[in-house]
Amino acid sequence: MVVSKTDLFEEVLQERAYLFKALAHPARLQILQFLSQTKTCISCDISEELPLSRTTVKQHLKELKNVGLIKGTVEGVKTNYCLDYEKVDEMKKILNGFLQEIEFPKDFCCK
Amino acid sequence: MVVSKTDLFEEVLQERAYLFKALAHPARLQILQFLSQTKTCISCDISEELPLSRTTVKQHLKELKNVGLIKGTVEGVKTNYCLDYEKVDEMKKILNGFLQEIEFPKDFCCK
DNA sequence: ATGTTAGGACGTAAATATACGTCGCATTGA
DNA sequence: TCAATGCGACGTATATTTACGTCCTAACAT
Repeated sequence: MVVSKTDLFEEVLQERAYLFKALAHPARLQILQFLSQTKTCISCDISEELPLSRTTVKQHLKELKNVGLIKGTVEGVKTNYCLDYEKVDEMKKILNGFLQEIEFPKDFCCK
Repeated sequence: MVVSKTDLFEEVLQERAYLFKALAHPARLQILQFLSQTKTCISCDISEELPLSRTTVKQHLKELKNVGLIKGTVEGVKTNYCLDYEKVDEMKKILNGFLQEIEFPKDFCCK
């Protein structure tokens, strides 16, 4: 890449791209789905749900934590993961913002 | 990566991840935004709008074309790009599907 | 006290993405 | 006819992501 040029773009675009990147792997989507379905905190036996090794799953968890979509609270020997309500809400706003901007009229040109 | 494991996941997750991946770069988001704003077909002078070289922009255009979000129609010496209405609509459905699934109740556990 | 278990930190190999330059072909205008 | 212009195809260097293994430490149970 020689040098990343991502910071030459508008803030909004960067923010969205960053979010999309976090969502750009089925493992991470499944983790989010799982946490949302169980509606409880879950320790890292999530790895048993995914067709990936423990280490790899942990890496994906870390990435989700970095963007803030999930948080992990240490409870003795285990770490419980759950969705971060605030951030998930923010994500929805960002996605909806994107969806609205891409809106275009029915009588769109291109043939 | 040794070998990609993405196809070991549910189809829906794969489809979503694939879409998110396409949206995971500010350049591609700006292209979509631009095409949506101008509401016309645009030849490849899009590159003048972005802080990237012609070649790189073309690569991003190609990726967007691969997922089907835009289409390019050759018109003599130029290629006109525009949003693919159908696919954009499909994208919205996919994104909304994701947003709905990640829904969770106000009385969510985690402290 | 000691084994077990969960998770963090670190390292590594391979795949993929990003960014760019160059070359060649086809169409258009002079 | 011929130069110029636009774009596709190809190649390449570096960055990042993906996937995994190993080692170490802390807490819990026996």
